[in-house]
Amino acid sequence: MTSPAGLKRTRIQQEKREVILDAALEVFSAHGFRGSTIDQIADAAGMSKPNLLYYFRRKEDIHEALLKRLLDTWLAPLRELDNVGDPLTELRGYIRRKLEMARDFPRESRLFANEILQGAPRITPMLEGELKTLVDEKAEVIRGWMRDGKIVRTDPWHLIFSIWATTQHYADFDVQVRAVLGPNRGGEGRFEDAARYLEQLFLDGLKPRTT
Amino acid sequence: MTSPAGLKRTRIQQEKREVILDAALEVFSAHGFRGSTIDQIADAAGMSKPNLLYYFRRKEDIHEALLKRLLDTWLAPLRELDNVGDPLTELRGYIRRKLEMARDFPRESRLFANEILQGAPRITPMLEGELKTLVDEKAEVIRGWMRDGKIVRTDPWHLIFSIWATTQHYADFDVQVRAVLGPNRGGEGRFEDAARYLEQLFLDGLKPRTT
DNA sequence: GCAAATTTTGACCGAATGGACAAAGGTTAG
DNA sequence: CTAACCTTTGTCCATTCGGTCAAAATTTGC
Repeated sequence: MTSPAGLKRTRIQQEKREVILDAALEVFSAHGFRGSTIDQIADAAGMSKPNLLYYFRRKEDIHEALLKRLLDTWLAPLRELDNVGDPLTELRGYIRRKLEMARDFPRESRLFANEILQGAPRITPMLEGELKTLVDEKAEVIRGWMRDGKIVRTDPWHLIFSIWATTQHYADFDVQVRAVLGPNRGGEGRFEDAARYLEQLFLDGLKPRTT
Repeated sequence: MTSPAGLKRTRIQQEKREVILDAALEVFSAHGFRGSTIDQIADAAGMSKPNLLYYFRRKEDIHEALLKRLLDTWLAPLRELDNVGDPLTELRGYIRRKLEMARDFPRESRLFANEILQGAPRITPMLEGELKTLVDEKAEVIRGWMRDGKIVRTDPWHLIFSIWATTQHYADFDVQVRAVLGPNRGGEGRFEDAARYLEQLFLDGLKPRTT
């Protein structure tokens, strides 16, 4: 088997595939799948188009490899959510980790958002399988906390959705966030502000304790 | 002036432009700008491509008209947020209205999300101008409520972001939400579940009141 | 009812794009 | 050193897509 599709990869193949995937992440996350061209990716990767197509036969193969590699990283924070330790501390930690991912891996977040927005044509099976299983499992953990009176009784699934939504917002809607905050408050400090705000929201809500 | 670009529109022009915009909303919101073709839109509008191009000279003109028409509708709920009435009731109403929009106008939400995800190439001026002004104004209203002790002291801007994020999530990430909830809980009732959950989250948070 | 204006269509064009291919240029193991 | 294998490139091709145009069909104003 002389083709790169084979399982045995040479040193050069491993290196170049990495370079290509990184370039493709940059391009795909900024323009979406259809909006990106092989030429753009090849440019960003510093190689010619035929050369790139030697490592990935089709444009879609790059996208697929990217999504595959992304998913593990992306679900890691939720996997860590466990019922050892104080529930509120666990949740706070999860929110913090997700927010850090939005800050440190915005391209990954946008790639994922793009895919879901288009109707998840390539990862629906994964959403209904692996992801659903994981979420159901963690929802059960959260329900345990509610039974023990450690957190208020509410809907565990929507709780998880709200954590996803609020944290990923800072990656996916970054342009809007920065535009609205303006030059002063829109700098790097926005993530710490967001962290403080979200912690307060999720723990105490907005209603004053002293009525 | 015989062209449709002129300000005086015939009956047919008004009707057909509406048909086209509706078809374009369907297509653009599902595939993004680059991912959509004029042929697709023409098909969805039930007319030939040259005929469509008689009403909108360029693909981008359709997109622009769509965004323009969208923005007023989109910001209406925030405009309604006023400091007459009880602050908590006002906020609850805003959240409910935004969630209803996610339910009733998911295509509009996705069109907007697509635009922001791509870096808002066509509406950055609006974000930095009109939108920022409106948000700053409402943030001041919210700050007033905080001074009066009606709601807890926190960051008004991030508060608004969190409402946007949590509600629009149900339109933009709908595929994922339904996949995770599964066939039973993922039906139409998901919006009422979300409404109940979000109300609880924003008002009381997750920490039990009785420590 | 008819002339002027508007609307619709089929045919066509150039540029962009995904991808194929063979030949040239490097690398590596024995 | 060399033969086998791997990598890179220039060239080319078919398709798709945004957009044009002139002519035909229809609607409108009088």
